[in-house]
Amino acid sequence: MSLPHAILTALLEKPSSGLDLTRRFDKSIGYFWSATHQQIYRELGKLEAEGFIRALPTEQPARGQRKSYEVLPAGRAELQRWTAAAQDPKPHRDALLLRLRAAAVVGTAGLETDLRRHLDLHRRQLAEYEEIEKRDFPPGNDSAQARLQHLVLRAGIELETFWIQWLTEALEELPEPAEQAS
Amino acid sequence: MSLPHAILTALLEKPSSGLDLTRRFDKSIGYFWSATHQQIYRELGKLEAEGFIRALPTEQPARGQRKSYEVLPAGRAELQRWTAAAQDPKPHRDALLLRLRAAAVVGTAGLETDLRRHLDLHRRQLAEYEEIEKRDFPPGNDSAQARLQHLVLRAGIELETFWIQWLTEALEELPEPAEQAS
DNA sequence: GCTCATTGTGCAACTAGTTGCATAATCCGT
DNA sequence: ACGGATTATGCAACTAGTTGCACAATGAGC
Repeated sequence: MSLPHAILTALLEKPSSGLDLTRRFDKSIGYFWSATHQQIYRELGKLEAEGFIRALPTEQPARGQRKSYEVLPAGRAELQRWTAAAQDPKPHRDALLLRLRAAAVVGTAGLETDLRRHLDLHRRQLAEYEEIEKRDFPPGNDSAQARLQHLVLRAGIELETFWIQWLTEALEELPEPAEQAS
Repeated sequence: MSLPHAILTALLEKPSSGLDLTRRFDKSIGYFWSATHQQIYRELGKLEAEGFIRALPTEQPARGQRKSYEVLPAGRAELQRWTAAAQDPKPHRDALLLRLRAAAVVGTAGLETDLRRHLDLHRRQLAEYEEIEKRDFPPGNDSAQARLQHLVLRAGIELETFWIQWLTEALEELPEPAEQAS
């Protein structure tokens, strides 16, 4: 149950419309909590109904009309509560590791191409993170807020670094063109 | 759509009943693809209907009666197909990173306890993985199958190591008892 | 002024995963 | 032999997330 809180966080950082949020999810919060625009619109409706946010009273609220939201005090309180509450880590699900495990049984034929593709995707993601780091966290900025945000970004950087290294190892492990392990 | 393939993999490693599978998911495959017993029973039904597995013909198939399944050739073929098929990485969702990001906005009050708890959980998981590594992958076993399985286990070990290190850093970053960052 | 691509909001239907409970068989102590 | 814990299977209802589509408003080209 984290999507509403992801949205509250984003809205506190900056009041936004549904589409703004969708865009920001694609390039920031979405790195560790992705959401589609439909999820976001639905959730905005719920959050408004619960009194956690409200639409900024601008013009006509017709279809195809931007509607911006801001967080109300109750919303901030809820986010604070959620942040401090104990939460069990969700069980992980990683299809790639599962595939390697399956490959140990049915053979690695055909795997290499996709592993290389994943390696490439992770390299791009890492580059993107490093770009953000250079841009948003130059040395010397040490407000509490910046330090926490930087910490989160570094988690992303280190995870990508891990995957790149692991995939490289995995590719070395793969046998020549064809082999069957069963 | 990976659960059926996780089950096929597990059944290829060893034909099992629903409960056997549930147990094995808890201590092996489930480390990177968790599933509850209900998911497993439902999926076993589907896989049987699709002709990928069949119940081992033993005794009465009544309720409360063990029923074991084995993989049929079609099931193995399907697993092979899936293993080789290209798959996009699913977007990650990590509630803990999200919380840290929220904490950057609403303050870190109350976070420390739960971070310590997570740190502890990751330490235990790492210990468990290392135990398995010592037991199942002693130096010198170099069959293709063992090397791949070991590779997967090492991913688990390195990920836990990462989280332990990152959480340690995060805890250092937290200010004394109370502070507000908004 | 009209048409067409783009922007922005949203509904509906679906898939995957979770939670809570029901029920049958078996095993174990008495 | 009976009663309660444990083992084993499963249904039903729910929550979260995804996919596909509909439709209004806006702006740009002609």
